[in-house]
Amino acid sequence: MPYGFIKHLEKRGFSQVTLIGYEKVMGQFFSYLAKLYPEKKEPFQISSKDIKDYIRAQEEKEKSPSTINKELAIIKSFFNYLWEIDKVPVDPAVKIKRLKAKKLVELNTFYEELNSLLDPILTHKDYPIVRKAIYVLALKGLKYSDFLFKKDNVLISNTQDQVEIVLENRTILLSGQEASIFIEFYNQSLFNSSDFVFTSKIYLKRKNDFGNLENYGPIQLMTILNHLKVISSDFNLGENLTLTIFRKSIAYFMYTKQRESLHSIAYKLGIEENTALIYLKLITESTAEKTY
DNA sequence: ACCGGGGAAGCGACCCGTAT
DNA sequence: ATACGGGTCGCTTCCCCGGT
Repeated sequence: MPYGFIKHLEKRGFSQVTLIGYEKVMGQFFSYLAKLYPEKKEPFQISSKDIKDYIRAQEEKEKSPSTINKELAIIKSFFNYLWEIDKVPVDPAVKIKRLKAKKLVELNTFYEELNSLLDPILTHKDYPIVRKAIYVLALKGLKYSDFLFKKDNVLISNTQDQVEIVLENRTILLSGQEASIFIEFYNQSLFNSSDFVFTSKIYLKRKNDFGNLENYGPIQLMTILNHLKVISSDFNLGENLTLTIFRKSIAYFMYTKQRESLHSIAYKLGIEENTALIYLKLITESTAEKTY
């Protein structure tokens, strides 16, 4: 990449992977400009409009806002660098704003909606049991790190109709259909060698890591998100069904419909009151504003 | 036609610094 | 003090290619 940009980043201790990413994005950006302007543009000839157009072009390619924002961040740091070394008199990128993240789903009724799907999902013929178990727990507001509980942390009642899962800072209770789905999954998990109940295949491509490769490790976030993605597309829930959305809708539901105190919401979600407050704040803002 | 490998693209969470 | 946004990371999925 020109002007020693990559070298500069290298000195700042960015990892190889990151550098490659930067190079790729800048390459993309410049080849976009090259198509627009047959003769090569010097950096100081690149205008804010060029950058905005580039962003728009990426939007048309249907990249998600977060990807585009990431690219914008890279472009910004490139021009910031050029500005610092006096290669450009003005930084054309500095004023350009990030895209707003896509509007969240209608949160005010979202928990009820998610909850009403529980039954169809749990009785779904084609869904693997792990997907059902994930949904059950997501609906309880587990965050990613909560999913990493071990087999020892699961207590099943003698009558096999109640389950307690002991998490770091709270305990989850399951009963009825939820419990029986979970127990089924749990029993199945006993066959894998890992301590974890939820597992993912470990990626084999790990440099300098010979031997000692276990096949299964703690479940990866993306594994969870993928299952949620399938569900969300099958049930038309809009694209991003993340654990955070579950948690936010739960918080919102408890706050508005059940009139629960901040304290008890925080307790039930296993977070600090501050954080719970932020959840609710974000919600009220995002329902108020129409982004995008 | 079908696979498996390997690289590229896409993505979201997390962490942390900076602005307000 | 808090919100915001940039930077980094690790993973999945997509896509292409070469071998069967």
